[in-house]
Amino acid sequence: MTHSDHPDRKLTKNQSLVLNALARAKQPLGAYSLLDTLRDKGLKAPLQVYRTLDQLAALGLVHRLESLNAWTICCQNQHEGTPIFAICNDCGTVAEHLDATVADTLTTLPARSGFVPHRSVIEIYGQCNACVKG
Amino acid sequence: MTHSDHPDRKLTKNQSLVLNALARAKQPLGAYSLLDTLRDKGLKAPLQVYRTLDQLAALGLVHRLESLNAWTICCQNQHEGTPIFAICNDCGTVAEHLDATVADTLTTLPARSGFVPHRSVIEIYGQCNACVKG
DNA sequence: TTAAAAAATGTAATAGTATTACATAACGGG
DNA sequence: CCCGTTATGTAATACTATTACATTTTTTAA
Repeated sequence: MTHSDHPDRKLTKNQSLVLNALARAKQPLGAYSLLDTLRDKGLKAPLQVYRTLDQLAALGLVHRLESLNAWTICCQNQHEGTPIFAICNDCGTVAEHLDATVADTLTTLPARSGFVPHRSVIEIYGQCNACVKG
Repeated sequence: MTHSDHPDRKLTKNQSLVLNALARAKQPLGAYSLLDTLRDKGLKAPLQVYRTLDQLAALGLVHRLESLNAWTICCQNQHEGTPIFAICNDCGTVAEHLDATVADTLTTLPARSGFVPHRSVIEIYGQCNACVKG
């Protein structure tokens, strides 16, 4: 089931607009980029976009890429665990990977000092397969 | 050998100012926060701070915390490998961890798709030991 | 040594990102 | 239906970062 198959059943108008814009995008989009894209659909102010993105993130439908100040659609609706993002320096595409053990292993290091993890940001920059070959 | 023992031998005035400000700070500082702190030492414009931070980062003396838009002093001068930052939600302190294997394991996931990693951002939020007990 | 080239720094202006404050509208339980 | 709550709209502002260009310093080589 892809996002476009899922007709955003219970989403508000703003949520559908933003989610679909992200679904169409080949790369993560910033809030102001989304705003520009959606101005002719009725969005007028940054806060409309920021609120909507926060709502979609809470629903597990989008992720924020912290090191890019940008947002991307989730690879699947709702999932457990910390996503690992691979971001291509050349073409800007983002691949989302899920692997509970790998993500958990990370937290063992600070855990030795008594640190209790709640949320992890894992963003890897490099070259995607297509661009390596290209 | 700590940073303050090391009298910033070959550093410029701006570099010493910024590095020392970060060394004194208990938490990461933003560029504008550094600017405010250092105005009476002669710094006047954001770019002076941003350039200096970039230089110090290139020297391996400071790190940027991508998800915080802030900077912290490196736990040691120059080191190999990807640092893993543990950031306390309560007190804001940051602990830097180094472990080549753990950081490398991360990249195996995207590597399966042919992704070639260059740089990783790993930032873990949670509660530090002191705040858990507190 | 000194003049031209290159690198670093200073300053101002502007671009890009995110939040606060408050008004208005929609919703839901008594 | 009324009131409290929650969501949404709009404007203003705060925070973060870069571009553009002038000036100074350093380096290099004649």
